[in-house]
Amino acid sequence: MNVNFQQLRAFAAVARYGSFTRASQALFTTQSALSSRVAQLEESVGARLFDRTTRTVRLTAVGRDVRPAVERILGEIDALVGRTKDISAGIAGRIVIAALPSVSATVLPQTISAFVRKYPRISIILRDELAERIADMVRNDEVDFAVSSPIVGDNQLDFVLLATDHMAAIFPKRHPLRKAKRLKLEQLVDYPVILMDRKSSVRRVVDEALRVKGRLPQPAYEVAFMSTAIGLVRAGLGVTVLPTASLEVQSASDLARRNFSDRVLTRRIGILKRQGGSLGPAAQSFAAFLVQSFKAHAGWHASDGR
Amino acid sequence: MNVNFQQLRAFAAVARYGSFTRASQALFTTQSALSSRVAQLEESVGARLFDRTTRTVRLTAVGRDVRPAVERILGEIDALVGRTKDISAGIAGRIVIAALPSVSATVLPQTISAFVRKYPRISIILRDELAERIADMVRNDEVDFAVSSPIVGDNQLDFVLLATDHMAAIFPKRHPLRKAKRLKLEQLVDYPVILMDRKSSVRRVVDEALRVKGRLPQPAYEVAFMSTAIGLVRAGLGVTVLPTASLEVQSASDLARRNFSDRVLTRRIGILKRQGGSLGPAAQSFAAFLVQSFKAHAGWHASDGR
DNA sequence: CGATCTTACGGGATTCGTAAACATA
DNA sequence: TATGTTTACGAATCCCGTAAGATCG
Repeated sequence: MNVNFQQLRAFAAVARYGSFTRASQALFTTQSALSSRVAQLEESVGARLFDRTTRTVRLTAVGRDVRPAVERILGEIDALVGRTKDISAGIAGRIVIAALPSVSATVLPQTISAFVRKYPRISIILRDELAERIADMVRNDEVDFAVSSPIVGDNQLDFVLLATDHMAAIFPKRHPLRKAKRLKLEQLVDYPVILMDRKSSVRRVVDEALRVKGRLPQPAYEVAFMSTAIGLVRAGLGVTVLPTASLEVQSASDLARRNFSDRVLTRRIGILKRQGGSLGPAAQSFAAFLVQSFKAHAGWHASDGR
Repeated sequence: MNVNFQQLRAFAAVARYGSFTRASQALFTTQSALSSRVAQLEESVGARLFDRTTRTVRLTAVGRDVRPAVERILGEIDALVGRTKDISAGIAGRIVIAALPSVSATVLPQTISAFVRKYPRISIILRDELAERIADMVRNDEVDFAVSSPIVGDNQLDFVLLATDHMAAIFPKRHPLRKAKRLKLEQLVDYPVILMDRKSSVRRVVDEALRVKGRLPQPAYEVAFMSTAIGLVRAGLGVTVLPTASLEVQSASDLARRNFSDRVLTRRIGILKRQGGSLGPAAQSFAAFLVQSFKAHAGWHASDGR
């Protein structure tokens, strides 16, 4: 036979009250029910748990040994259903999200900080990765959702736009390009170009724009971190294309920056999740926070939903 | 509604196999049974635990959050019944015993050491106390049993004789008493007498003997530890009466010792337990060990059973 | 003899399993 | 269309509660 909760509760109550009758009152049941529940439990574990006469009920040695474990299990069950209800209510839980480095460094820290202040029993794990890996993580359910760019042509994934981020050419202040007010991408081909890693969202946007234009120059350098690209520019080794909202660009005041006239050269940032995979309550709350954060955050061009 | 184990097992199995059908095979039940068990559990906790289409079953965020707790509870249940069976079989458990200081210092250490070598999963807690407090502990079920002297006239307690221990007079080697081969208790009255605390078993034996003789001298000193009594004797402050099996007496080779001719002056040592309180399997094994130990131990006059 | 646990037994609720309905890749 | 989940429903089971029986103080 199979031990069940009622049996454990019966055992715990009888042990606590030292009497079947009193325990049955506390449990709002009859004492005969308790009698058989305890008997069943004793049968299951193959040992007598109480020494009982008509007048007195006391734990056997085995019963005494087992009691702490039983009490702990009952406590954990209560904690479990309590916690589950809290999770459903969105006041407890654990969220795992992935985000692009540029987002992880700008909006997210403040969002997380405000969020955990409001929901101290929700823990958040942030994984900053490049766009390609992020897509994998979302597909494999390694994260609840991601903050990233949309993956074109992948209808396994849902995307909700939160903000757009314009690309800009970054070059030394004395560079010939400084004369233009606004640039076209083609104008860069005459100079050595520093581009981001092919796995990055920035590179995807640039490659897409180049494909449209039909011109596909080899980059002079290909780097993983924006700070590296900026370092190379500073050293006079070329021109790079980076999103203006990134912390790296914002803080590179010693370099010149020109926006592009092309509309293609904007990176779309939003919530990326598996299609059909419903967000948990905690994740939903966090997503709502994110929307507000993008609106409040200078440097990002917020977009409301759609 | 009340959550039960079947539901938790169903949840865990479906989560592990990612399929109701495969889980039902593993659990030797039908998949419709699992379906309703999971549905009930979801009802109980008020949250959907799986996102399921006909083709795929995967945990929701809530389900993912609760899974570890559920797995842990199931593990603990298994551990509980496993452990309980071990306890019934006498290969695991916890024994609490009380013993007189003289026993705690002589036979018990070796007994315990041999016992835990044979039963490493049984833990033993030894409490050394004086006879009076020991009786209380046994009565109040604070210990599984005790190794002590019998309490006369208390039929709440069961006593099984293990050994007898003869009392001896202890005095400096140059003391007048050295001339006698064997003593009678009366011979001590002429000297200052050092007796043990009234709560001790030694004192009870002496008092009982004195009561029979009808002579009740005031002790010159009354001490709690045998080593103190021996110290006082060494200092020439009087004569004392101690059990010969005690470590203190054995090692006091600089003092003289004379046995008494009175049979009353023997202390009976044995297992003391609540009447009706059955010993657990572990405690029974230990008691069996004790019997052997007393036989093997030099200094104690073993007795087999009753 | 009274308080309290156990046992017996009938009725009610729960749960199971078969089979049909339903949904998705 | 095929696989896999849900739903429906009759049947078996389990469990509770009443009441009688047993036992200890």
